[in-house]
Amino acid sequence: MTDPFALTDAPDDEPAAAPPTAGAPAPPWLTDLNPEQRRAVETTDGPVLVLSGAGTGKTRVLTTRIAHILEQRLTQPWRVLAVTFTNRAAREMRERLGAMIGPVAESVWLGTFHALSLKILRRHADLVGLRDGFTILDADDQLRLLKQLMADANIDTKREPPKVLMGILQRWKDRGLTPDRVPADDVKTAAGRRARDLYGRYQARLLELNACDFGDLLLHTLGILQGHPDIAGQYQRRFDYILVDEYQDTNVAQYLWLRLLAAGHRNLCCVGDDDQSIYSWRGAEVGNILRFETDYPGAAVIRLERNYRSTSMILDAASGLIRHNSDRLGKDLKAAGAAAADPDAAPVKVRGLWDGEAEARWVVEEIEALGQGANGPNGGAGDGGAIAILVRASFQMRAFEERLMACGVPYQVVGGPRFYERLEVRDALAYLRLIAQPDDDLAFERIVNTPKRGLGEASLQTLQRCARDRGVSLLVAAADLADGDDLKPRARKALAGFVADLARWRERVPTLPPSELCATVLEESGYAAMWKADKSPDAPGRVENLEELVGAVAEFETLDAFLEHVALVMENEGKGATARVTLMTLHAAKGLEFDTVFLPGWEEDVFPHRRALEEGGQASLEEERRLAYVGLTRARRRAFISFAANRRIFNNWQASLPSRFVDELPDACVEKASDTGLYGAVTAGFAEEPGGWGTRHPRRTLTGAGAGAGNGAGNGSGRLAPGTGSWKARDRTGEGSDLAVGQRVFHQKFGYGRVLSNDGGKLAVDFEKAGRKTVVAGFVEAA
DNA sequence: AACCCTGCCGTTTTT
DNA sequence: CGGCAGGGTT
Repeated sequence: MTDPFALTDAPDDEPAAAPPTAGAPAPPWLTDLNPEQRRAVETTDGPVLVLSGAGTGKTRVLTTRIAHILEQRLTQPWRVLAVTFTNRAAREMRERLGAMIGPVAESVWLGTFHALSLKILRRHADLVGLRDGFTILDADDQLRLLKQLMADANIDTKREPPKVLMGILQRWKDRGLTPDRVPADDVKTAAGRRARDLYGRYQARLLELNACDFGDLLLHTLGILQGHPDIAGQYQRRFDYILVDEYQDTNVAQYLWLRLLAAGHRNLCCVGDDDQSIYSWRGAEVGNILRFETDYPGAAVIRLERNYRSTSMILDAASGLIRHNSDRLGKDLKAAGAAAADPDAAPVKVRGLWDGEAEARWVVEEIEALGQGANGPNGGAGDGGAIAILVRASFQMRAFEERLMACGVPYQVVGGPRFYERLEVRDALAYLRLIAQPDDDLAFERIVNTPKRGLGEASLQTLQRCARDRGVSLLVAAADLADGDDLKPRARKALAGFVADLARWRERVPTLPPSELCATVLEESGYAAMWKADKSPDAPGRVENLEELVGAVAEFETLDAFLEHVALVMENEGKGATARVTLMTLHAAKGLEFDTVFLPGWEEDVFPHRRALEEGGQASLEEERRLAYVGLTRARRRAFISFAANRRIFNNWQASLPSRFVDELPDACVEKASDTGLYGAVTAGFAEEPGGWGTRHPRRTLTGAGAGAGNGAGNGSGRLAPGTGSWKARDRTGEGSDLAVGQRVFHQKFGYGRVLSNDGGKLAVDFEKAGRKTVVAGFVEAA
């Protein structure tokens, strides 16, 4: 499938098939549901709120509900609208629906808010001042555009950082506010008015560029629906049933969008969990789900509380924790799955450790201990024996990465810089964008002098002045200037070459497959050559990424289809190899599950994060607690929580206290232990540790004797030696173990270095940038 | 046009 | 401490 988000249309007037004969046996998908799930599926008329706790089968309910609606012949597939937040969720739902009802699943309008909005917006672009083929800017373009406008308006970027302003603009968009509707409350200050004015100019400039940003996909669509009742009516009549996933994450714009589309029949089914609302900082309104019954009087509210994922130990711990929140609709998860029956369900292990490094050592030791038996029947299908380390903030990842690497445990980091956000990929994309959309000035600026063509600041200024005076795009202005004599001969020649190149490439769009075009452009522009000639350690990786990009383009039939895909799906599919250990943030873990989950860093100021508390007070504390809840409920069988008494932050040591969340866990389902010597009682285990606790931080002790942690009779405090792991990076054996001392090697993270010693696959390497490290041979390659 | 240096800041992030 | 952005220098 070239475009997973293509939403096939079918004629509206196709006659509905006859309803199923009465008395036919209910299909298996229905009888396999529990009573609440079944009610959620069968309550097809009117508004329905499904409060779906973690692991209670919400995706199943959504997909089955669609299947049921179609099987009952209540409507046609293309008259069902199902909305998700992420492409991943959309993909999963589409797949599962397909498994139930077959290829007809393809005609359901199923996608993210943004993808569906785009589909609608493309049809009515002229109504908001956009022309055909408008482009979608990503975060980087948005910021560059805003900076330009700020420079024009003489706004000091020191006092008002562009990122902060961009945030303000986005929050307005999240609330469905166009510049003329920004409420008076928000522009009471001079800074507020400046932001509002800038917002107006930003939107105007986007139209000139024939572009919109992500927020606009929703905002424009909303504007069309609000401003054109005839069109709104058309869509209201078109969609007979609307379903929404993760409703607790909707922002105001999305709320209004849904309300408008559902206004006619009110067949709106929202699925969500207020206890998993963790995105308020990017505009999500928990209020939307809390208010649902008021917004839709007579709504059926169905609670799914049977959890099929975790052991009762884990669920009790999670429930005990989340009970400390006040604004809740209230749910109590009960263990109902195979895990519930497990007689030796382990309590949640809570462990206090000396510092961040000890914590990483402990986690990896536990992982290695699990590794002995994890190949058994534990995991079953899917993520068999999967392990996750879930951190609050990405700076916590480093310690774990180092430890995992040193012990040779294969792992995977989720998140981080994404493929389409890498500099070289974005440059390459700018070429393609400019070919597809000549008005894309941001793309033009990005690459006009990349690789270097001798077109510097001065030439660009001339170009911009010309374009502005004549009201044309930079590329059009460039074509003219290349003929005239406003520029120095040197620059003129370079510019003429650039313009000619683009024209030539554009001519080939209709005939050349997009991947070949992409390869041609990278070759002929000299862009690929630029990186091949580059000597920096990350240059080879960049060349590889460019090659990967060409491969990614090959999945698409047209250049436009590819560019649209990139704009909406900023993720790198393709890579399927999943290590057993996954390292990611708690936010990234939402919606996933693992056999074993490690939750490190449960310390005050880290989790709950200090900044969250400073900015948002009680509301933010509750959101942090929900984050903890999300983390715990990812675990199927085992959960480990840890905190460190000392942490190095910005290179100075700080004493830290266990998170209040540790204390909030019910005693009955946790097993607490801490290393000897923490919090006052300095005993043998740590007496000779350099920079011992007692000497360096004499005054800080755990609040309230015994609160949470220190039952000083810790176990295994002295196990500082690295475990002899049973997982010697089997993934990549072969290469590496024969690396000779003195061999130059390349490592993904540390760059280039020279092998100092090779102890049966454990290498000591002196890296040029990162210094001396011990790494497993599988992680390096000869350079 | 390339390079260096200084100063700041240091949660979470999808589309 | 370290990464990066922006500004200033060569």
